[in-house]
Amino acid sequence: MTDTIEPTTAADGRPYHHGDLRHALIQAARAIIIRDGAQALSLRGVAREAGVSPAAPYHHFKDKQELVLAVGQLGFEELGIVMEQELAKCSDDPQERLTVIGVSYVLFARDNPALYRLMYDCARNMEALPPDVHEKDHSAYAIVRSAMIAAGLADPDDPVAIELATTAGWCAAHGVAEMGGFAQFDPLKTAVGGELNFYRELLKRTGAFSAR
Amino acid sequence: MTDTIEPTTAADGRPYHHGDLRHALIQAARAIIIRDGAQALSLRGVAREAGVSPAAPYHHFKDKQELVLAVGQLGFEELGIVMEQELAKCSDDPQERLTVIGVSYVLFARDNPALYRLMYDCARNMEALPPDVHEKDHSAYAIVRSAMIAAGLADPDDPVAIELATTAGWCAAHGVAEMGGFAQFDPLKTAVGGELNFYRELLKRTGAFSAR
DNA sequence: AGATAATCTTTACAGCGTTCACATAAAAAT
DNA sequence: ATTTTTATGTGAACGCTGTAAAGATTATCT
Repeated sequence: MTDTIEPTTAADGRPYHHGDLRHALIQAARAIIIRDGAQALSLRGVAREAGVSPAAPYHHFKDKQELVLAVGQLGFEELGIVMEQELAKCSDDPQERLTVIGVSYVLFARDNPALYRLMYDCARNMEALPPDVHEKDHSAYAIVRSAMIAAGLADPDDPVAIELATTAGWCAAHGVAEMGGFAQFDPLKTAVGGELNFYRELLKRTGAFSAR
Repeated sequence: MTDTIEPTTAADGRPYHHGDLRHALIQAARAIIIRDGAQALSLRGVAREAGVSPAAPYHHFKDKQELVLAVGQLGFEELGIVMEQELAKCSDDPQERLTVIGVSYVLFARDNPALYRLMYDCARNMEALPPDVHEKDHSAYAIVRSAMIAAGLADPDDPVAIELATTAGWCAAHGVAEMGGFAQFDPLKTAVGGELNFYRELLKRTGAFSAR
């Protein structure tokens, strides 16, 4: 009567081995961070949400920090995907494409503030830039860089200038992304005709995203 | 022989009442944050460093969060002081004064990364802008604003434009301040001739600090 | 089939934030 | 000056956390 169809079930119906616990833990952690903030994240809570004992995660991550790092890396991949999606819907005008990138970046941070904050914490002190500067060509960083070149903001033959322009743009977007969400700016947002206008205006003035 | 001159000493020589525990706790917390990072901050540790029982801080702060907030506010005051000091050593050229502000800001963040990060966390979700936008005229925000006006980056008669320019500059500086310290940029730093040049270049390209 | 490795559980420990009851000292009131 | 009130400290306790160690269970390899 109480039999279940699952493979090699225990008394309570759950198999002894989870199957893909590593992935489940990352997803659970991501959900908790987005729902309750990074400060509310506990390894035990993640294990609980995944229906597993408190010590189980240690077979997949050596640390709480290592789990957090995995969530952060996932976030950067998501960011890259979102950017590419928005670029696909966009015209071919290089300047407009740059703007779309900046706005996508800022909106991603606005929609997932805790996750974005955590992503930044992961990026800090990593060997490679988020996710990594030199290898993946569809990484968020690579997207920004090629858009910079396309818009004529950096000489394609000057590697240093390219990196500098890309970094400047990224820094500007980061600043707007993190601070733009502050409640203190609410009056200013309405004064300039809405949140989106506010972000566009900041990105424009923060000139790293437009030709001089 | 073992007598001490302190008022109403206990057996161990320390008076029962600390005298200015609130201040001592803030300083101890600040020291721990700067030395070991914000993640290493524990209320018990702060109490220990102040030579007081674990429950004592609760007579001065309702929360660990409230102590952290006090440290953050102190940080903003320090930042404002540093800016004014640097401005005092600077010429009267409005553009140069703006640059000095930006560089001071970024260097402050570079020298106190954990504290700066914590300051940002405090600024988020506060009613007033850090430390507060409208009242203190020697606040860091007010300094940036008046420098913006002086440099002709905002029409003095257009309040919205003023706030927009100030906010854009602040966002740009924030981005450079937080990301500029990343180890990933080390090769780029040397490529442009040193850290300071790197920051100056980023702030310049991030046009919020220079006339268009 | 048997051995080995991977995965999960149980148990345990020290440290954390916080609360409560109580001790002490300072300030205010009588 | 004594009493009362208030401010500020201590101590013990609770449930939570991250993490480690040892044992149970299942998958994989030979």
